Amino acid sequence: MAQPHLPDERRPANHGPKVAARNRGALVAAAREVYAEHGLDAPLSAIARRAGVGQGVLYRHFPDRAAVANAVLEENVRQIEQAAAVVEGVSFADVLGVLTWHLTESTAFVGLLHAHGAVGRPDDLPYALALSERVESALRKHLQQGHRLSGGNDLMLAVAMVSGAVSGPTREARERRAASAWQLLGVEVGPVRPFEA
Amino acid sequence: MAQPHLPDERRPANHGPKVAARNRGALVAAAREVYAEHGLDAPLSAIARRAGVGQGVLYRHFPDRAAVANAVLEENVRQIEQAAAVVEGVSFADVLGVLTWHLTESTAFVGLLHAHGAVGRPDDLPYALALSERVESALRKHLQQGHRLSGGNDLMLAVAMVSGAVSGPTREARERRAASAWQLLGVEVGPVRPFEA
Amino acid sequence: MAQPHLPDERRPANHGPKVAARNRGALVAAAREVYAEHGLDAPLSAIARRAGVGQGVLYRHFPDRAAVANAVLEENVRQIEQAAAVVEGVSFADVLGVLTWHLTESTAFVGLLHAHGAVGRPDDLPYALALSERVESALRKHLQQGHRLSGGNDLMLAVAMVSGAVSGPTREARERRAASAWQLLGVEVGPVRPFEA
Amino acid sequence: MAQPHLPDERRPANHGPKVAARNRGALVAAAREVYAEHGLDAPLSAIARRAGVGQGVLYRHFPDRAAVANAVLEENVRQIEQAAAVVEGVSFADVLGVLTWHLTESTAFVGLLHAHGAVGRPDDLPYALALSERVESALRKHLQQGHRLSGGNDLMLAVAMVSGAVSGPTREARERRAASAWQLLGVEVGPVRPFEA
DNA sequence: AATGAATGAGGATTCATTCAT
DNA sequence: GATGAATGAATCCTCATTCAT
Repeated sequence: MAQPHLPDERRPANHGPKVAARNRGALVAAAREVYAEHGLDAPLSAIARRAGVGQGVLYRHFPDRAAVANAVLEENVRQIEQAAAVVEGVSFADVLGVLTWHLTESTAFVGLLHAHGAVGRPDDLPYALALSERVESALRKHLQQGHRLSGGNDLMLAVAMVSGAVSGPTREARERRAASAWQLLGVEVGPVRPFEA
Repeated sequence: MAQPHLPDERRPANHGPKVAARNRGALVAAAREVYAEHGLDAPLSAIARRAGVGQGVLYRHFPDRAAVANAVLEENVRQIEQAAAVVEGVSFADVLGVLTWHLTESTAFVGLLHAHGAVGRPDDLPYALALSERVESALRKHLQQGHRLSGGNDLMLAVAMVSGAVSGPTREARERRAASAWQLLGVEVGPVRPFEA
Repeated sequence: MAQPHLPDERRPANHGPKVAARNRGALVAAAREVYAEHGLDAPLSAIARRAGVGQGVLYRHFPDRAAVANAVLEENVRQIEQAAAVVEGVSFADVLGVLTWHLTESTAFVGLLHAHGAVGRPDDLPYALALSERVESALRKHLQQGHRLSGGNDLMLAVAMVSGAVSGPTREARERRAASAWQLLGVEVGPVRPFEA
Repeated sequence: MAQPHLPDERRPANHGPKVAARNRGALVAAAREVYAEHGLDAPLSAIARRAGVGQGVLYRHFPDRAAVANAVLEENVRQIEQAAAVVEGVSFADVLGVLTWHLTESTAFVGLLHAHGAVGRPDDLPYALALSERVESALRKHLQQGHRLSGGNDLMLAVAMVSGAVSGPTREARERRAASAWQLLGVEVGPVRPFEA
């Protein structure tokens, strides 16, 4: 059983429920950084520490380690959906650019695209698969008939292929690799950058 | 005289150097299986157990966990090199077929191709990079001038791309994905199978 | 993943497999003491510490906390069985005396007798039930026809009742309580002491 | 004016002192249920949740976990006292029936009777001891001279013994065990049921 | 007077690695 | 050369308790 804490000593301030939302955000941001530096297997305690909160807060917001990763990916996917949601003057290439940006920015995101049938840990697959489908759906909104990737499973296959090519010590290096990969596939990509409203 | 020390207590037999080599092989084979089932983070004890040896034997042959993984990959690479070493009647597509077989067979092998600049764990990179270069070198032996992948870094870029596409619950499923990926790249592949002398 | 330890510092001596049996014994003895002092919910780390071994040793010998408790109880039960196994000059009252000694000595043992259908944690019940039946079986060996407890479930019911009465700060106090309880039941008990061959 | 502070943000209503008493009752009732389901070590948060109040409310009413358990037992004891307070037509056996009902109903109550000198956690003993004495006092009101349990400590010894026998998966099973125990002691018991004014 | 977020110690458990035998 | 027990740090996770709101 957990023992009492600092029975009558100074305890770090409790800033009340108001900060709850801020904390969640800080955790997701911290997770993103920690994942980038140490991979998806990084200790959860490192994420909590980087977010400046106690371990318990992490567990309050996320029931397990998969939930943390999912929250990070969720944010990425949402940006892609938002980019695709813009009606005026947005092309398939533009959405692909946003996708590619996330591919180069977030190492964890790369793993997502393997969701179609990853080997080894089928535990959190369902959720990853759902995210993968949201990405596909967003991309298809702007995919023209007759486009090189319009057939069958070619679209997400190509995305997975590019994700496989994305590696390198810096984001810029990874962006160059991604660009080369798209080029080798003969697919045009718009500017590689995050979605900004 | 010259009797064993503890005539009445069973001591694990020491079969001398003969067995040492056999043990190493068993460890690598066990590691391959365990990696396939539980991923690269599987406990070393599981590998030793599956190989039917004590933990100490594992450490006698491999200084650390990276060395075990490397030994597994080394075997894969060697097969590709052997396939490429055959002079008579072997085409680039054939070597690619052997490479693809390893891609679909050994999940761990997929990770290798990211060695060009993997993010996260730069620890064992040097060795992985060396293996990657051996693969490239083997492939280039049969790469014709003017081939679709003959330019710049296109060869290993393509391999990385296909490796990114390789996922799925069964080897057959992974093989289909790999085939689709090569096709999308417009690259012809020979029969996907291990090298047999 | 567990991190390396004392990479090249002094490590406490590893005395080899020979001590394994000794360690197991030390753990059971330590558990007995710790249970007596802090109850069955005592931290396993306290048991390991008292036994003078690392946490890992405890887990090597016992897969979970129930296994530790079972090992302790097992020893008690065995003594009762041994007392009952003596053929010459051993009466029911004598075996009951040994049982009562364990009841007063080992708090945890008291809990065992509730195994018939304890409330709350039915997890480890099967094993506790088996032990309980071994106790009953041992007692019945010397139970005469027509004895006050020879009917139906009276035997183990009486044992459970006495176990309910056994409480007190010292073993002597508990022994007095047990004696009073047997007397109130009108059952004669032999000398309350452990079984000695 | 005099509107709630945050007209557009839902704040948990503060219904004043009226609810305070209701909350305390809800907490005790919740604790009783939770104890029955998960044992005395159940997390306090589970009790607060089941009571439909925040954790803070629990701590407003009870300084620590022992206080919660005591409040539950207190209610049991009070019912026995009330049963004993009835002058007309109530026999010792009747009061014993009420006591037995609580024994079979509330697992936690069983533990109380060990209060005479429980081993292990002498922390909250004083209070439990006081409760135990109130039970004894209530029973003695109707205990006739010459009754089988009228001597020395026999009364509470017998109660403890029966409490030791009370175990079983359902209340009915426990009631049967209790009845057998009283019978083995040769003590007559009235109807086993809660006290109803 | 109530809420429920936050804290962070403590306990459980796992493994990489060493080493006596 | 092999065995496998031992070590113990590190990580996971749970909860008692406090306190801003």
